[in-house]
Amino acid sequence: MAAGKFAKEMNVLKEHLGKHQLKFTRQRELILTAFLRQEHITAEAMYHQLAKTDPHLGLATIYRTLNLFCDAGIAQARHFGSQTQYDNVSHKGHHDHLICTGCGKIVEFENCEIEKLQEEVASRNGFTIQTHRLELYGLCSRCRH
Amino acid sequence: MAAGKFAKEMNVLKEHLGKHQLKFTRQRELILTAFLRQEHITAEAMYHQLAKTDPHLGLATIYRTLNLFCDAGIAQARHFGSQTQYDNVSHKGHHDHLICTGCGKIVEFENCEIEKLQEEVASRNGFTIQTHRLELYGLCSRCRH
DNA sequence: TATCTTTTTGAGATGGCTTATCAATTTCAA
DNA sequence: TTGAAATTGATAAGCCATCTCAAAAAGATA
Repeated sequence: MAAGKFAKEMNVLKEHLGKHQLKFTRQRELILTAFLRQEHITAEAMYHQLAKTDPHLGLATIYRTLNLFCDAGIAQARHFGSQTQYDNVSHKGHHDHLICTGCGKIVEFENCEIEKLQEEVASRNGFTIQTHRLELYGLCSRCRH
Repeated sequence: MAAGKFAKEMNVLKEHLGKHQLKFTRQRELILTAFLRQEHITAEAMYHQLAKTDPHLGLATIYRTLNLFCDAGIAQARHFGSQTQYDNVSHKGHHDHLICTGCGKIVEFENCEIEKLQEEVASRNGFTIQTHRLELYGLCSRCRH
């Protein structure tokens, strides 16, 4: 049962759709299934990937749907270079990125201590954190040479 | 002596220019002086600001020059919304941002402990950090109500 | 100072990514 | 099944940033 694999996320999406008077469509189901197989992907890349099996899926629909996933908390948009990367954040807690400026390689990590310090900084300034973004840019071991 | 106020940064720029066979021009001086009065600004905003006194300063020149400042370590580019914000980092160490998702207010902060932990994470993954970006999104005390 | 090479500038064209438009189609509640 | 409301696909449009190139400026040299 291929669809069952992502049943949980599918429900997250349906719940979000229900709350906002949006509809569950073939395209949204299709794009979600494909998206969940990725760690992160651009709209363009997803367009080409899906074009192999569904040639008539429009690029605009991909963009709209990925943005919808962001609203639903399934994806998270992140600028890298000139493009927007949509990160899959459904199957794990919040994570941050190590990004190689040489080859674009991305390593994900999580660090509770850092998050704790962030909370401190925020409350010291009267802020309540909703989300955060931490990106470390540098060279990976391969690109350093 | 108005120009003397930013003498130090002007020297940083000149040093960078010298190292890269670039020239010191009226425009670069002008843009630097204006830029140093800001915490952060977009190329477009700077264009309009400077247009009041120098109507013939081209937008392309602003972009080129702000990117030059980034190379020289005087500025730092940061995507916010659909535009690029150029942060003034000349008069202080690296700083990060607390951003209110309600009103857009930005509070800058610095935290050595966090930076130290970042270094650890990076070296653990074989990375050499060149720069980083930490943005905490949330509600400021005013917007929380 | 005059000369000459190299870099920079300005204006507009160009390019790349993302969103807007809108008629045709699909969803889904009644 | 029907009808109101949302969605889709194709493409146009928008926006931000960079590129192009002839004219101007910088700065080294004589």
